Amino acid sequence: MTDLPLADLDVFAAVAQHRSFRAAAKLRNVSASSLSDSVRRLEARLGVRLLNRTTRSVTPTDAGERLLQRLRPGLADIAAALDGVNDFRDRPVGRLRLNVPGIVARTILPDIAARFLALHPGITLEVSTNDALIDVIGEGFDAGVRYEESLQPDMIAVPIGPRLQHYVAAAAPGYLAAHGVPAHPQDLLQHRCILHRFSSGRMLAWVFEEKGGRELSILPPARIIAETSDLEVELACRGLGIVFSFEDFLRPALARGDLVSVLQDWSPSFSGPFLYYNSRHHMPSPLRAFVEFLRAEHKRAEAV
Amino acid sequence: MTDLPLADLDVFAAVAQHRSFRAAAKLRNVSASSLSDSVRRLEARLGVRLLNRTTRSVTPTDAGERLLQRLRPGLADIAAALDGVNDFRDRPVGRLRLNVPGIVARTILPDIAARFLALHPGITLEVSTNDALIDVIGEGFDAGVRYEESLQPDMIAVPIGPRLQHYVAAAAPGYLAAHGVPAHPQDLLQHRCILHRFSSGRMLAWVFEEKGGRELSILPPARIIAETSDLEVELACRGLGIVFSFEDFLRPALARGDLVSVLQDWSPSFSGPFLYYNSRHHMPSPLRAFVEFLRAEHKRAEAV
DNA sequence: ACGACCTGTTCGGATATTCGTACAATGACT
DNA sequence: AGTCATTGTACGAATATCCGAACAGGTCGT
Repeated sequence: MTDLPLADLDVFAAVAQHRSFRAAAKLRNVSASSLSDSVRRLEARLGVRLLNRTTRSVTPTDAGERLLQRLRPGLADIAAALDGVNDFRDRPVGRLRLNVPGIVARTILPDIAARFLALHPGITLEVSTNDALIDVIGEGFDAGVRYEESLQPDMIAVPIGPRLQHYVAAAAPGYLAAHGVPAHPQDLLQHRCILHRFSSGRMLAWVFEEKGGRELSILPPARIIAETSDLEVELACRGLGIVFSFEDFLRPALARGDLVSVLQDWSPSFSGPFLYYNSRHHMPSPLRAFVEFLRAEHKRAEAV
Repeated sequence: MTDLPLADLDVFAAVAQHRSFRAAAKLRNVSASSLSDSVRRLEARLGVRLLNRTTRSVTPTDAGERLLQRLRPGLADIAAALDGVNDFRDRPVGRLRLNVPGIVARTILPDIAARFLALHPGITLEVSTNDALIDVIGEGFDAGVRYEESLQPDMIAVPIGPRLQHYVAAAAPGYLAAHGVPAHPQDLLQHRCILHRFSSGRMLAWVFEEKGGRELSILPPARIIAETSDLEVELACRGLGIVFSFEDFLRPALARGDLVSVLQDWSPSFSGPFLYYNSRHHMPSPLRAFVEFLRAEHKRAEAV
């Protein structure tokens, strides 16, 4: 019962789960060599090899796999027990690890995060931006923010931020003076457009919406294809073409007059993002506080 | 999920359970100051006091008690998972912690332990001698050896050592020459006897048994009262009186001729000791191996 | 087939943890 | 009430752990 090499076991579980020393090291902000030492120490103590590792792959041995499976629930229990201490405090303390799309991190999250953190001084927010990742929990995050309605079971979705967001097409005044102002989405086919490619490789479709409700999807000729929205906006401001992005994201440029929105009557709207978390896992206090905060915000917004 | 202060949590659980820093330190062979540091570190990290401690008592706070309760199953799971690695080895490796009466440690255990350890080179045997303790599991032992049939629930008893043991009364030849040889237990009342007091304070009664089966309990006049059997034997060898103890324990002195047994026809017998362990706990591999070993020994002895 | 990148590991120096001793405080015994 | 053994803690020394850079080896792309 006594003298458990708990720290090393925890390290082993992390490495085995991520199948990588360096990835596990990055996630817990320690060096890879430390993890290497820990695993070696543990294997020496047990007298059994737990991980078959080459420089390009880390695979648990049979013993390692079995140990990992049996270890995981215990570690999860302990994490939950540790978090339970928060019940004895007025305000929860701990870390909240979110994985959000880059665009959300720049538009709707700053405001929400600022108010949430002001309310909970003890909570540390750790935001990773990743547009592609789906298995948010498996990567060690408490929750993720996504736009699509997830189909994964046991996932709970909580609205976060505005429930209605808009795409806006916009261009620099100089560009419009030179190339004319499009009056109909079809006109875009004659324009120079700045397209966005997701990290998954998929292209963002330019979807427009008539006042009546009819949708119109267009893939305009690409002048530029980029993956980072900042670059797209910057190029648009310099008059290189029409950009199509979140209204929230373009707002500063529009306010400054660097960009002018076009096709306002066709401005498409879409539902806002959701915070997703797994209902089967223990809910850490910081996450619980965040969800409560979002629910209160949502309720307040609906009441208006 | 990550960055659990597992080592400190383990320390906290040990200290909280034993309600003593020094006791917990002794049991895991580390210094008390180290445990003090660990608990302070954990409390600082959590921002919550877990143990109320004066120099004479250690009591969990509400938060500490709750944390302890929630922590224990996880730690037990991990210990079990760790032990599970033994399944991937031909011979189990680990530590077996036994708590046995002092007399057993000197008579029947040496032979058993020697053969068992020869069979399992990877096992470390840690024997504590304690005649009074009952809650063997709570103190961190894997199993205990006791003579009395335990009434505790969930305890499994396995015969260990000879199933029939004998008490023997004996004295030095010189003493018998001077004071005569008792022919009947009643004669002991006229002799000088060396009595044994258990650490509980109870005196060992001299129980005799007629060939027919009739029992006769006598509390002879005390010349000497001792708590350590070695002292009693030594004094008897020097002719100070009649000693009454385990035949196994007196055998060397009898063989040397330093002592001569008396009242052989009244020699009382009693059932041998049992190994007790808790059926509700996970059974560590070393304990499992030991029980199997004892069962095999028992079967072999019965077959003869 | 070869090169280039990325991986896990090694090694000496830096850091945090642990130890042993000394001390103040507590509570049981007389 | 006084005494005293025993407990938890503080502090400098010893130790183990951790880090960062260099190394060796595998894998993928060309």
